[in-house]
Amino acid sequence: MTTRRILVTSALPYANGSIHLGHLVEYIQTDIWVRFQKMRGHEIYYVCADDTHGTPIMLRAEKEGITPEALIARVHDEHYEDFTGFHIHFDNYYSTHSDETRHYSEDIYHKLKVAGLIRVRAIEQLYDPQKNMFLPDRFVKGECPKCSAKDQYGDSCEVCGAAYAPTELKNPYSAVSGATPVKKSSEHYFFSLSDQRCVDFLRRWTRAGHLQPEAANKMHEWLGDAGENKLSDWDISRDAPYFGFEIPDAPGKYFYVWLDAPIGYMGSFKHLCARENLDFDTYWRKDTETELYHFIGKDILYFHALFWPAMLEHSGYRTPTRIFAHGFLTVNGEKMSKSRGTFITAASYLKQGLNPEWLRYYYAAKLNGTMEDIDLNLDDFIVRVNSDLVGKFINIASRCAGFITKRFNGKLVDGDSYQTMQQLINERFANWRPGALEKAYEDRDYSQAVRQIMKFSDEANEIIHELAPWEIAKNTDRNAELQRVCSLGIQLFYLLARYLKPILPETIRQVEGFLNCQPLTWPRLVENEPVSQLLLPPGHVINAYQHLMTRIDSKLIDALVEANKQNLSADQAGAAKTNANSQQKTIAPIAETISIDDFSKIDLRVARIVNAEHVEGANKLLKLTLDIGSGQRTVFAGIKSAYSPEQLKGRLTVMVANLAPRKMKFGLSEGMVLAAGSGGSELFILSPDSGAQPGMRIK
RNA sequence: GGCGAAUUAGCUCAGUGGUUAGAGCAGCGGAAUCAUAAUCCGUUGGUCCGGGGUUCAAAUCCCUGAUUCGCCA
Repeated sequence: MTTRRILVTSALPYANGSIHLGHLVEYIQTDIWVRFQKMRGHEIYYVCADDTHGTPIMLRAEKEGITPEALIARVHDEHYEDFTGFHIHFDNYYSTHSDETRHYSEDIYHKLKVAGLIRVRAIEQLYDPQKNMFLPDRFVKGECPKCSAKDQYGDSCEVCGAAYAPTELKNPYSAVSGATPVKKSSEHYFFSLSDQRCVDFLRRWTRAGHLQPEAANKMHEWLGDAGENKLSDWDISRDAPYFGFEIPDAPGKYFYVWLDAPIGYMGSFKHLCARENLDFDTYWRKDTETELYHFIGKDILYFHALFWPAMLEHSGYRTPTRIFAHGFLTVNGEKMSKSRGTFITAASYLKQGLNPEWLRYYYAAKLNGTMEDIDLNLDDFIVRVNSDLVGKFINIASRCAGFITKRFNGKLVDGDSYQTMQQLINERFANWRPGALEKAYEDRDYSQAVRQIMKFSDEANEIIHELAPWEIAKNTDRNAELQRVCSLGIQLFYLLARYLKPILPETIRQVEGFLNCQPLTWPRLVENEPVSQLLLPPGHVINAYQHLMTRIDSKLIDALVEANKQNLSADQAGAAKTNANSQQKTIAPIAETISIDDFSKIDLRVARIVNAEHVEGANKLLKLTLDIGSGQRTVFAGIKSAYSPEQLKGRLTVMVANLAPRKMKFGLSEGMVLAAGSGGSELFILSPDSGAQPGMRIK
């Protein structure tokens, strides 16, 4: 077998939310495929990253009062932890906010520009005059132009389903500031997808076996028939303020997040190359022999099957070997729902103590190579995992290991008896060859593989029942026979474990300990070689059996659903409470009038909280280190009851810079930070809008 | 509204023109007691979404309607 060189990616999760069970379909699907290929001995790398740019990230950070960098660093860690918890093993998990991704974004942009595929033209968009920013569709709200439903987004109406441009909304308002948006024109940069070179290339490429048939059909819809040109140019720039990469020759213009997101695959891989001393070009140059696969959801096919290959092709890089699109996840046959508690986060699943491999197995049992949606039916989940994994597979080891340990000191048969066992296996289990399973895994038809493996498990349980070791055990003269029969069971279990390893890496790691063997690889048989070639060697000694997997208790699932309901109702209750509180509060009367001169005596400055820590012995104080451009200040602030140090680090706030220093019990306080509220947890420190820099005077 | 996909046993799903439509789980009856109540044997259960058509033969191909889900407008 020749060793393949393969680079695999999963879509980059957006750094604006938690990983949920819907995301996990893709990462589990990819991870199984990668593990399978690794087991076969191929050279394969799996990279991913957080997708970190764009308006939503910028605004979310602002809302939390932290820098976008601080936000994406925190979310990156959360995402990585979730993935690790589900045994998803990346060779590199990076960020699009990286030098590497910037480098390739600029590089591809330049090459497209040289090729004459970048055009500039002015477009008119809605603009928030209060926040001084252009508003993406989702950040404009108003009344639906068709049905007049209120509070609809700028792209489509959730009530009547109508789609429209944000400029068509009646009584539009900015979801950011509430201001009425105005139309404003600015220059945008476009990738000329409608250029004949792109159209011709895509017409060819989308029919050349890189896509699933149903995906290719969908692309055809978008491309139109030969002669038609249905593609429009792609707007790849956004105006400042924007969190992203500034376009090198266009100050104030930034690359649209969807431009650098797929380039993040390259960035992440480049980072891996540096660490592992790999050759980047071997994987990305045009005409390379290496394979490149992108696992994605069907919702982002447009970006991966049109824009991305066209960008790569015309900037002199290789295009993907295949795009593997999967469907959406439903739970109990319906869209995931926060109110029903079926919008389940990865973190909550793990926190409730559910075994991640239950989910990996269930998804595998449902997945195939098509774009069909898959359903997580929670009742079926319990029944299926319990009966397949515990009742069938694990049970084989459990029912044979006892005799081997107690009666034979853990030793499996050897000598003539081993050969007798081999012969029986070749006669009865000739169909346990890896070929069909190999094809199923390769084609991502895991449901087919799982069906087959469970059929094998049934067969193993059948022969154990037929040979009845518990009967043989009653007669000590039949010791050799007992050892052979139980060894047979263990050997069959061993083979099944090899077949299941891509799906259940952690359980199988424990199986390797139990069977006292090297990490399991994918079984390989040359033509005509019998199945018995795949077994553990004669006289192999195993360890005592310890339980390998528990059953799912339906109470755990109930608790999980309940916990995900509570998340939401807690938020709502919290919001309602704050609302009620603020209504009940009496508003303090306005203080005595002062002159502008009085005000200007106070020197207010934008400050970055570079450090925040608890103060030993203080009940209310936090010790803050503030950067105000010209230097650092230490300030003791009485906000401990409302903020933790972690919440504060990195964010911008406002301080009184010319307040006389005051000696306190814990040290010198060189100013004060400003906050509103009645005290206790009702304390809110101030934050400037994004763009403000430490040291700026407030006036 | 246009285009596409889906609809098969109580549940989850196989089955793209060829016996009487299948599997696992659940249910029911039995056996067994090695195994964390796991396992084995037998068995009940179907208007293959409805209607029409093509064919010697249709779950499968065509038309039409319903429902669900996408994409597009």
